[in-house]
Amino acid sequence: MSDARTSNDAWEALLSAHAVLTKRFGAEDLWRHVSMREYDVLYTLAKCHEPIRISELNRHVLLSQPALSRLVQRLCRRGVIASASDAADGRGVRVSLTDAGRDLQCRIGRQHARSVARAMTAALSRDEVRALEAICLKLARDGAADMTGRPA
Amino acid sequence: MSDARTSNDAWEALLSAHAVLTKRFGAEDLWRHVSMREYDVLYTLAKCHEPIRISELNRHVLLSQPALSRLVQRLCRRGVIASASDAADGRGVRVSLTDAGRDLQCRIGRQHARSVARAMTAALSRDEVRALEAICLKLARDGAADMTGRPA
DNA sequence: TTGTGATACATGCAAACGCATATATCTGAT
DNA sequence: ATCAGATATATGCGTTTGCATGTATCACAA
Repeated sequence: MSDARTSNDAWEALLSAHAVLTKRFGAEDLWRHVSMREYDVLYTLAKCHEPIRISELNRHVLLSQPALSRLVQRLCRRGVIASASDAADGRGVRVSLTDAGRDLQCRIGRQHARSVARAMTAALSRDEVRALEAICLKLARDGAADMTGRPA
Repeated sequence: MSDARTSNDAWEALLSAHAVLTKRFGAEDLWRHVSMREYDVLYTLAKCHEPIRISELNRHVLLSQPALSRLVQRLCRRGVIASASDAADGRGVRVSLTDAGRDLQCRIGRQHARSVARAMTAALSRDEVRALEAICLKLARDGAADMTGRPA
């Protein structure tokens, strides 16, 4: 029964770490041309080696589908991503980085990665960092999978 | 040097876990009268045993100061929180839960806590939950403290 | 006490968000 | 071939957000 208490404390701690670090990173003078949310999309696309569906993108970005849809439109207009209707499924759209977009992602990403590494290593030991990753991956995987179960 | 890579992987995993679980919790039919962000404020206030400054609140909530200021105004109008100018500092405002607000927070909180506990214990062992909490607390503490250092 | 800068919060405004819903396409049953 | 869902994305609209800035109060030096 104290299990529930511990679980909630852990979730609260995760939220707190997320908020504190996000604020810290967001305060950096680095997001003049791309907001953090936009970068999130660019980063996700950078990890894909082929054009990706918007709905798939939406699984990685904490935005409603309409908001993501419009964010994609804006990024297209800026020329950092390209979208084309899916050949295999006329309803769908596939988006990918343009060369300019990949370039932009790399430049921002390099700086941002430095900040992230600095923050993490300043607070945690190597083992703790590894443990954090393993635990969070479990959480993410399981949290997504359970959506198919009963509706909470 | 692979330290940087590990750190970034861990941060990405944390972001992913946050996004997945936040979506999952947000999808629950529970936020009809209070949005998650509003609940975040109510929850933070519930943990305080005296009226709290808006700037202090802002340290716990991932919102800009103006956005939080207006969120507070809305919650006041709904009668779930009360605000009064700080006696000791005329610039400041102190906010606290009303009885109705505390009641609301309790009701929502009970249900939400159940969901959180279910998600955490389904994915993690007791020890992992505890490790997650400890690590995230370190991150949150250190991330906030380092703001006084050089500007990244 | 008066002025100068810092701090706490509020407000104007354009941009972005979420919800509900529209549109287009696909899938499978008849 | 047709039609009833289901799925993928887009759009209308009211609300909320962030940025820049305004207002009020504080702290402290001259």
